Amino acid sequence: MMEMEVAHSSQQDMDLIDILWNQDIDLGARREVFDYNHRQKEHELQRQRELEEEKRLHLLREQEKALLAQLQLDEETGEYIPCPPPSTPPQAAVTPLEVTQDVGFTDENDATMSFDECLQLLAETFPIEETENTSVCLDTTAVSVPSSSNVMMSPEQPALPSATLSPAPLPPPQRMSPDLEQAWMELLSLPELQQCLSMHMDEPLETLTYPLPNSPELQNPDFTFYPMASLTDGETSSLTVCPAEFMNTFDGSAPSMAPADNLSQMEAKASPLNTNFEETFCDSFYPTTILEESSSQQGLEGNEDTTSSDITKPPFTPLDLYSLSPGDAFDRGKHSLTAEMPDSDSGISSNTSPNASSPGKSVYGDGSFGYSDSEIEEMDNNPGSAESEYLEMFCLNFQPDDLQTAVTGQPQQQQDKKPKQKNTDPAEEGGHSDTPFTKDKRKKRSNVRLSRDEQRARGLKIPFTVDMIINLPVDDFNELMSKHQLNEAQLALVRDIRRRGKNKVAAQNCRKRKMENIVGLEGELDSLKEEKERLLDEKSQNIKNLKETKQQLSSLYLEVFSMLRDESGNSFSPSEYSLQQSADGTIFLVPRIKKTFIKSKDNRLSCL
DNA sequence: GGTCCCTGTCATGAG
DNA sequence: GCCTCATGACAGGGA
Repeated sequence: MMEMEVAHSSQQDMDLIDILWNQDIDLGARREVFDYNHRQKEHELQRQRELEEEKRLHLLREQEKALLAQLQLDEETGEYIPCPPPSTPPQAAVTPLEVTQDVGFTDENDATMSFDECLQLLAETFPIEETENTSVCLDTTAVSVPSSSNVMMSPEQPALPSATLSPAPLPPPQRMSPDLEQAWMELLSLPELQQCLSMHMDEPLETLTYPLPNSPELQNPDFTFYPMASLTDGETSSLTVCPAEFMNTFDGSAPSMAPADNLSQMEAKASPLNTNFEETFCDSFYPTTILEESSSQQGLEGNEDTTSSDITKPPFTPLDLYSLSPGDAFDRGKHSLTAEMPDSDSGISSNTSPNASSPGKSVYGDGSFGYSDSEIEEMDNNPGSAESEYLEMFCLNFQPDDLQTAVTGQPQQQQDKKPKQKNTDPAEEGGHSDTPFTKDKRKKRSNVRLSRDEQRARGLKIPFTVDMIINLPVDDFNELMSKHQLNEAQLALVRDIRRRGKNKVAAQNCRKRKMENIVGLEGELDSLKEEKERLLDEKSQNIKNLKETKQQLSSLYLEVFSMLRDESGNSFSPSEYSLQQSADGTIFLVPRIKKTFIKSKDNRLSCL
């Protein structure tokens, strides 16, 4: 009946679509999309494809079972050896102790069981009274990962100590029937579950290892029966490792928050598993401190039911991510932050008003948090002074970063990470890590300077980072200033920070250029010296060549002159005659007497 | 303690 | 007139 109605309405829709189609009205999609029959055909085709795929996977599974049935676990080495023909192992022993499903395990059980069915199976397998103290959960710490490879750990993410990774108390050993085991396999292969788990793990589920019910591990009282539970040390090459992204969740990475939502959705579905699921997940995903914080907050609120799902939902809103920044950390753990802050003892006056102690040139003369450098230096020598006051203003400074995000367009967690990075590698802060002539200690010092500006900005509750203040273009900076109602002290400080920051960079560039000029001039000087040497050598060579040419010319002259003869065949005396060349190239033999005569005549005339 | 070097900051001029 | 940049000068701090 309903189908007929649907078909009828679909026919009407198709008529309407045809009308619109004929009128050349853009429907936003192809016409076939609106065709019910077309969609039905596609659906049938898809189902057919799914069935074929399921058959194929089933066949593969059967083949794998047959293969595994021919193998037997060597309990000493943990390897699988061909099963001896005479003794057929029992059904439970057919399945290996630890099967690494490397081939096609992920996709082969797609349509075997629904997610709800698997959850129901879980509920039936592990009643609520048992699971309350059992880590029957999707604890990521129970996901076995090869210990030799930190597949899930990025290089920059050091593995946490194993103590921090310890999962919930292990359950007592239990046996699992082969059917249950098979159901577990199917459950693990569910796309929903895989998506939930693989969202934080690069390691796919198909590499997960899980023991079987009758395995020696299960004889171990410390061994958990749960297939995904972590194995004991040395039992296999697996290591209980919490995914790095989970372990670093508290770093403020927003994407890593996603599983919390997924988990919440899963909790709604898998109510029998909620308790341990949540606890273990929480223990794994969130640091103990955060959980303690969460629980303590609940305690403050009078909510004693710490086993409820509230614990598993740490308030990781973007705003709360920010609360994990050092500013909030100051608020929480003051004792440890004094050592962490590179310049934590500066910019703080214990009991005195800033103005009272510094009548100098502080531009922050509103009496709130104006500190000149000299004041800071004085206060540097007074560690521990007014720490609480500073801590208060420090934590007050942290405001929702939507403002920064709106201006910079950067994700909030990136902004949030900056204060953390300052603790770990302050040299990278400020964007001048590649400044010229920098050494480690110089960097340290420059960062101390930078941190002072940051502290001043925080002291005046300026809702931008120093980096933003310095590096924003003029228009963006002015827009930022106009968006926020800052008082005079704040404006003065912001402009001072910007001026100092830009001037600092300018000075660095200037010095860099100066050094480059010096180096360039030195190189130019060297090249000029080389040029001078080369020219001197060339000059001496030219003089030498000229001398040789003159000698050759004189010898040639004498040779030519000796060949000349007069009418009687006598040679001319070189002392009486000389050869001269006219402009047209004609050679004349000129008597020297005449020349000397003319010369002597000129001398007489000059004497007269 | 003096000296050198590096760096930040200020003042000033130019564009 | 304001802003940015370049640069000389000065001071602080470390080696």
